[in-house]
Amino acid sequence: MKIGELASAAATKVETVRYYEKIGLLPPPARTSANYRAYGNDHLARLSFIRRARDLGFTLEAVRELLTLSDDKAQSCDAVDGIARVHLTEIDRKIADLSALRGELDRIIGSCRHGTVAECKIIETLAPRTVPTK
Amino acid sequence: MKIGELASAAATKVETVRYYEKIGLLPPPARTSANYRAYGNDHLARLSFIRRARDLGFTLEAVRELLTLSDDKAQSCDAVDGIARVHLTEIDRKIADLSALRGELDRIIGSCRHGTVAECKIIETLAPRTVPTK
DNA sequence: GTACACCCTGTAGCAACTACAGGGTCAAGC
DNA sequence: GCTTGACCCTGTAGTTGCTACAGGGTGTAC
Repeated sequence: MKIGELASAAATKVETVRYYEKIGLLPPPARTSANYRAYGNDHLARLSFIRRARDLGFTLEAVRELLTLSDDKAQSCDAVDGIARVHLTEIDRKIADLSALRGELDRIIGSCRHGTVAECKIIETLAPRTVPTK
Repeated sequence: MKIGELASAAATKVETVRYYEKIGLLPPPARTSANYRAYGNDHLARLSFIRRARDLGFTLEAVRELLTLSDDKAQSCDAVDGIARVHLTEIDRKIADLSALRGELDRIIGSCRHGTVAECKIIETLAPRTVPTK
């Protein structure tokens, strides 16, 4: 499999595949006589794994850990569970932050009276106490 | 006001202030004889505006627009309202995405039987169909 | 034989900072 | 009067996760 085929099979871009190889997430494949990368099904599996984990929002560092863990089949999967749980609490925090933000932004927008900028409540809210200088 | 005072007054870091100046968000202040930046209250107001908008998740580009708009006091504030509304829908989309993700991750974690990695449902879910190669 | 799609390496760019390195300045304390 | 330490300066490189060139080589179809 050439890099373009691998990339499209895993719904990634060619550059991304090369990038994963560069940072050591994907092992360097064999090369053809023309120096083209030649991939096998194991590469496709690993790349798919990476993409799926990335889609779930895991960082590349977390993916690296998951890959290392998944290579040791005899080990307990509690470490895997741990990484996933940490990630879940991070997502929860992000959702909470965004929801708070959303509430505030909604309130600000609701206060807009569509007058001039001078009396704009949005601008006012952003600059709580403008000192008359300048 | 020296840069350190300005920064702490606006709850930013010194480097961030210099960065904002470099990208043209904050006007270059006067300098002392020792070449130290000397800020006034107008700078503090502007920096506070930037920080508050950033805290609300506006991009620096959006902040730049808001600042330009806020400088023209006679103009209608509909443009300001528009920027805020676009930002609100972006936040809504992010919240929706994260919630979907959260649900899936929660489901995956729930399937963990705490056995070995070989039978780990989390790893399995990440690598849907591993072809036996390698 | 030539057009075109694909491959190669290496580097620079994106957002929004952050963190140095390698200096200069200034006030206080001994 | 001199040293210590906190602050300031510029400029550059690092962070994350890619993406987009530039400037080449290869392979195949017409």
